Amino acid sequence: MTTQTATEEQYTIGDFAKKVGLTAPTLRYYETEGLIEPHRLANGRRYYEEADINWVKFLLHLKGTGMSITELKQYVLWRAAGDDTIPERLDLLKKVKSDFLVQFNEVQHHLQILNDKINWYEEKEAGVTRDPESFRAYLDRFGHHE
Amino acid sequence: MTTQTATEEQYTIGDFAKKVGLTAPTLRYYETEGLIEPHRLANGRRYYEEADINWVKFLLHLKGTGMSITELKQYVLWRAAGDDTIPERLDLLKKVKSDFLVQFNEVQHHLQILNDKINWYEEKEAGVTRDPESFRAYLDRFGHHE
DNA sequence: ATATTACTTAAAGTACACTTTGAGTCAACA
DNA sequence: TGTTGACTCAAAGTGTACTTTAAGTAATAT
Repeated sequence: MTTQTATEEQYTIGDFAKKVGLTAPTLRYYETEGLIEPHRLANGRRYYEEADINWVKFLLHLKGTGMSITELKQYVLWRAAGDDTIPERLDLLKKVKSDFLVQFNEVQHHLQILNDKINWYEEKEAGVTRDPESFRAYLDRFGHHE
Repeated sequence: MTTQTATEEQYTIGDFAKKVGLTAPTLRYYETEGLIEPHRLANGRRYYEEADINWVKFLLHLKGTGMSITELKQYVLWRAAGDDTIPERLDLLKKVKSDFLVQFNEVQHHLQILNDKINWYEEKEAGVTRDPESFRAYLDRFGHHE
């Protein structure tokens, strides 16, 4: 008795690329890096299944939190090695999260400065070239030196 | 009558680099890109002043919101051209902010997935190797397909 | 006085993550 | 049946943002 879902659809690399928002070359590149392992047709061509979509999307989420290709590769290797490596994987993800949160805070500060500057320009624009302030004077006023 | 603040300190490129958290080569690189313009001593060596610290830090804030060196260069060029270019600068900063906010939302979603995964591993670890789930089965359960 | 360290330049090298090229094979349609 | 488009591979190329090297000059410390 074989368990099989109704949608056992197969995608060519081109169709799959569109599905996950990557290009075919990028998928091949990820494959050489060991992140994906598509199936092959008798003629040697790759095909991808529904489950591969979730896997790639998950990879892209991890990538989006700042994991490098190298880290993703390590993660995949650990996963392939079985449940014994769960602590390692967990440590890696926690480290990624920790680094992410640091970055996240920094980036929020950067946004605040950007917003300040936008507001400053808007105020200045409203003031229509009255009181043309020198850059040095601006710096003195602006001076949020951390 | 010359206006002068008490702290008209001068920094060598090395000291200045430490002050702003960059390396001397990076400062020279930024200079070739037109982002900074230090003063020179009689012997040809660069020196930087207090105000340059604020300027570089501001640049780094903008950079931290996603602005490329090229965009920063454009910004600097517009600034040098005077108040007539304020609208252009404002547009650029608003575009940077808009792009930033899109990225910010995406990245928050990535974090959520990362958190889910960490929780999943922690639960699994608590369950001590009981019910060793296959990867496919995991994917089926995990399947937060956007 | 000499050794170390910091500076100067231009140019080449590096890391990351792809992207493009080239040469060839395979599949689908008029 | 031809020709268009998608696929195969390996290898070279690209863009961004630095980083390193090399060859030389200058300042500081012992």
